[in-house]
Amino acid sequence: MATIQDVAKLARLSRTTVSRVINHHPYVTDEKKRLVLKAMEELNYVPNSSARRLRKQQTETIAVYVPRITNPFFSQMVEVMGNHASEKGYQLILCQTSYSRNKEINYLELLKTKQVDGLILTSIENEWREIKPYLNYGPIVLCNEYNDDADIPTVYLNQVEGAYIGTRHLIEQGHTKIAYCSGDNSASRLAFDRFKGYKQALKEAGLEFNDKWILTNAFSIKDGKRIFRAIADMEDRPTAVFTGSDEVASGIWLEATNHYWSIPDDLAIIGFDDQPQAELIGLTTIEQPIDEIAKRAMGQMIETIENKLPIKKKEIQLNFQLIKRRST
Amino acid sequence: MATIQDVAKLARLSRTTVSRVINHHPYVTDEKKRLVLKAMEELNYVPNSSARRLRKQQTETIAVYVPRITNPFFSQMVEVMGNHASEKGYQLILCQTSYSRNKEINYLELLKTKQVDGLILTSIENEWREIKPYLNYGPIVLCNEYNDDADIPTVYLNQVEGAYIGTRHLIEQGHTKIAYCSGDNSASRLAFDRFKGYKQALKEAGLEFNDKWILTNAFSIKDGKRIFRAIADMEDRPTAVFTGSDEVASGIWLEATNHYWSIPDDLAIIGFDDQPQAELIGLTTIEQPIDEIAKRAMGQMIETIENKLPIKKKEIQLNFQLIKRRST
DNA sequence: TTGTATGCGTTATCAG
DNA sequence: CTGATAACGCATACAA
Repeated sequence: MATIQDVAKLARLSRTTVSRVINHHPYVTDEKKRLVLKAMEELNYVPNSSARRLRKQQTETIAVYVPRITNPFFSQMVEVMGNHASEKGYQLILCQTSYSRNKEINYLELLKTKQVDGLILTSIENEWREIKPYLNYGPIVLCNEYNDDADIPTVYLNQVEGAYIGTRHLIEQGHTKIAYCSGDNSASRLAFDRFKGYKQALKEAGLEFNDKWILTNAFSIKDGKRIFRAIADMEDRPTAVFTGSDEVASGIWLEATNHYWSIPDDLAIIGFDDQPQAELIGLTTIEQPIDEIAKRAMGQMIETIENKLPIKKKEIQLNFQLIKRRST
Repeated sequence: MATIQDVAKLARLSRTTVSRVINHHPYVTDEKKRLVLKAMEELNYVPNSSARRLRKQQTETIAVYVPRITNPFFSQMVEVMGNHASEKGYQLILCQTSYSRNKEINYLELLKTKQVDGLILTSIENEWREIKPYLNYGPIVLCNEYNDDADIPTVYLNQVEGAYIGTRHLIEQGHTKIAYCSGDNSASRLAFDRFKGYKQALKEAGLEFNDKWILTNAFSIKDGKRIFRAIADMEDRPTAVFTGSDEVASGIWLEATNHYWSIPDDLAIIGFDDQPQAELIGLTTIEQPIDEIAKRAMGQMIETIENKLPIKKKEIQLNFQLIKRRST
């Protein structure tokens, strides 16, 4: 591999001049510039990025954390972030935490070892105090997930409102027995707020809150199936169910349909995200403006890196929209 | 940030010894090792990966190319690759080509500039001769897509067979007018072979091949909807359609259902991949062993990097399975 | 406008 | 078993 030295030698110039040409610095004669370019061409030279990283203390790489990329909500987010980063000349490293506290912490080392310029977290598994120390090593931006204690740029949606809108919709359809199902993460403000929105809507309508109708640990289609069976087995069954993701809702819908339940008559279902499959099965759902939050978060990150901005709290809040379909 | 020098000073030892401890080299007294570890701990030291990359000429990073991460087929592949890479201590850089020749070429620079140790391609947009020169800069492995001219490790499925199985299944259900729809990429051996499998099955059954029933440029749910309308508008309609992806099949299914067509009576549909939504809508499909090819490809890549194996042709072929559901 | 010298933080070589 | 020194490839302060 040709180095900058080789180019310099061939062009009969100094490394410095070559470096100036590479980095588009001023004060280089057109004549010499031509010489350098020709030599680079001839040697098929390309700057070594490891050397450049070391020298500039910059990696032009950003890590994005997601629980798992196969969740359409997150893959959509990553698609947008990846394209946006690429446009701005940044690489994107994908970190899948698999809902594991350990894995999340392990990946945080990337920032510490200077493998990336910054981190975007779309979910948080650990308590904020576990994550906070890493701010000493570089910027962190929250996207989707949020946390009061985290004084960092945050692009998010008000999940109290999201859950409220959904639950409210079910109430307006005449339901009084509404189950709630979600993932389960004590460190997640997002999860906490959704639950709050649900309870708020119930309370406002003077409806009963029933512990038995709170179903947790639901992340996937498979979990949704399990939850349907749990509901079907109840003595006192709910007539509608609010879910924290379209995947779980799809699972419930599928198993219900397989058991010849009629949706929404036997059970109304509302999802969350408006993933592609929601349209397929006619699932009512709460749409989140994924493209927008992804873009804003990545923009925020790049701006922070490039202007070496100090990390401080800056909240950008966007809005939900209810997509009404056949499942309610 | 503490450097190896700082640690050495604090421990009253040389950088060399510290480095030995970090890299678990033999020939270090337990006594000194303890001293070094203590100093590292005290300074909260962590090796700088840029420096290490430069010195070792290794990045421990692998780039994975996909057309777009939101396609469940590819996100599934990336999920598995990411986890496998992580286990082995490698990072994964995500490159979305968006079906663009230009973007694919641009990303190839990653290998040239030594930002990654190797490349895994799950699709190819350019002709192989455009890509081949980059082999001078590092290993490339093919996963899913394949190419006769590419003398590199390849993990793939025999797509002639896949399409044949699917088309054959439709024929066995009594269909004689079978449409074919796919993406469109002249550089793709995969696409070519699928089409071949389709024609082979028709020919074997002595069925008519009708140009008008060949629909191209189909990648997404949206494209599927368009294709349904195209089929509905035909004078001489096919009674079944073979598609190259579950997404396209879902689009057709959705639009057909919206137009009150009965599936499979008015139109039988067969998909490809067995994506999660296939189960939801009861789509018959050809399952590809995604986890397996992803794991094998990543394994192959890491083995090549770590043993500095020369790049040569090595084909690993896996098999399909027909998943029969209600859509046929 | 150009060149010289230095350092970014490691690890490998070699001598002791 | 340990340490001094060079080298990885580049960009920048400073001198000319």
